[in-house]
Amino acid sequence: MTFTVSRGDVKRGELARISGCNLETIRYYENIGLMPDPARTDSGHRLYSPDNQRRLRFVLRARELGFSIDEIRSLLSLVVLGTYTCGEIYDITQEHLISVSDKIADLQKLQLTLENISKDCATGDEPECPIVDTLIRD
Amino acid sequence: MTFTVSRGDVKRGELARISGCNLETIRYYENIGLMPDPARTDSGHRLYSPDNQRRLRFVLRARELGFSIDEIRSLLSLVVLGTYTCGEIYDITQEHLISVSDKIADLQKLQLTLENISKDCATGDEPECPIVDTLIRD
DNA sequence: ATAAGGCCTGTAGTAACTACAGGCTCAAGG
DNA sequence: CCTTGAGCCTGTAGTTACTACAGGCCTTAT
Repeated sequence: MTFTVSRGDVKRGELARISGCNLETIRYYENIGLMPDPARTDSGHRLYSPDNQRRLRFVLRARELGFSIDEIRSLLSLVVLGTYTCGEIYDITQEHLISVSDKIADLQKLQLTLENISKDCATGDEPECPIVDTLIRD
Repeated sequence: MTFTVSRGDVKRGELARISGCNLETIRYYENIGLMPDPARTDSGHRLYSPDNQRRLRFVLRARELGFSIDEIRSLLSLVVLGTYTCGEIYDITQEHLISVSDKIADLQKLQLTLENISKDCATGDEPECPIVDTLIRD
């Protein structure tokens, strides 16, 4: 044994199980640098320390909050270095919040349009259709 | 000349210009079967008939309304065959409307959560941050 | 000893485009 | 007539954030 398997280290499958993350996603996060290259057993199996496990939880929670991979990269580098201030984190969050609000506004406009073009629909067998008219008109 | 260039036929660049569609997107729609293989000049340049031009407009409008490519495939096949009834079109639209509404609901939940976790932020230089706490806590 | 499951790698697929590279063709000016 | 630049052709790769294989070791239990 070159590496010591400490109590609390887990393999990839176990990490997937306890975190709820897809098995392959963990390797994906490693490839793109969101997760560090983990320690390995002699035969090459990945070993995740409790620190790694916390880091994955951080990433997964940030994803649940809709942060992009790049935003999470920023958050992580601030947090891991310990150099962050609340103001910096807040700024990233507010920018994200704005993009969420923008998306909501866009979708609400869409929703309204769809409701409008379909409200005059005959739901029967007529080949006249205001939706098709909207899509076809010059 | 094997093909007659009718008045009203346009090449890809012109179609892109008048429709507002990206040049490459037109070829993409051809590859995936949303647009038919167009006529060609002897040297291979695509020629879009007025019919093709209308079809592209239909596709672009449906995309603006957020319909997926697959949904547009369904709409197109109904409309092109002329066999559609208003009820069928309405059903596709309502399903789409539901998915838009679902997305809005999801984003609104997200919005609320983000507002909640950031409302206690000190915007100054403190390294204490409720957002980071949320992401880090066990 | 062997079989089942877990882990390894690299690669391809998803949605809907967008952007090249490298090479013809076409139209206008000299 | 020739050239030059724009426009068109093809195939392929990149984008986002994963997910799902295939083919092959490793581990664990019976």
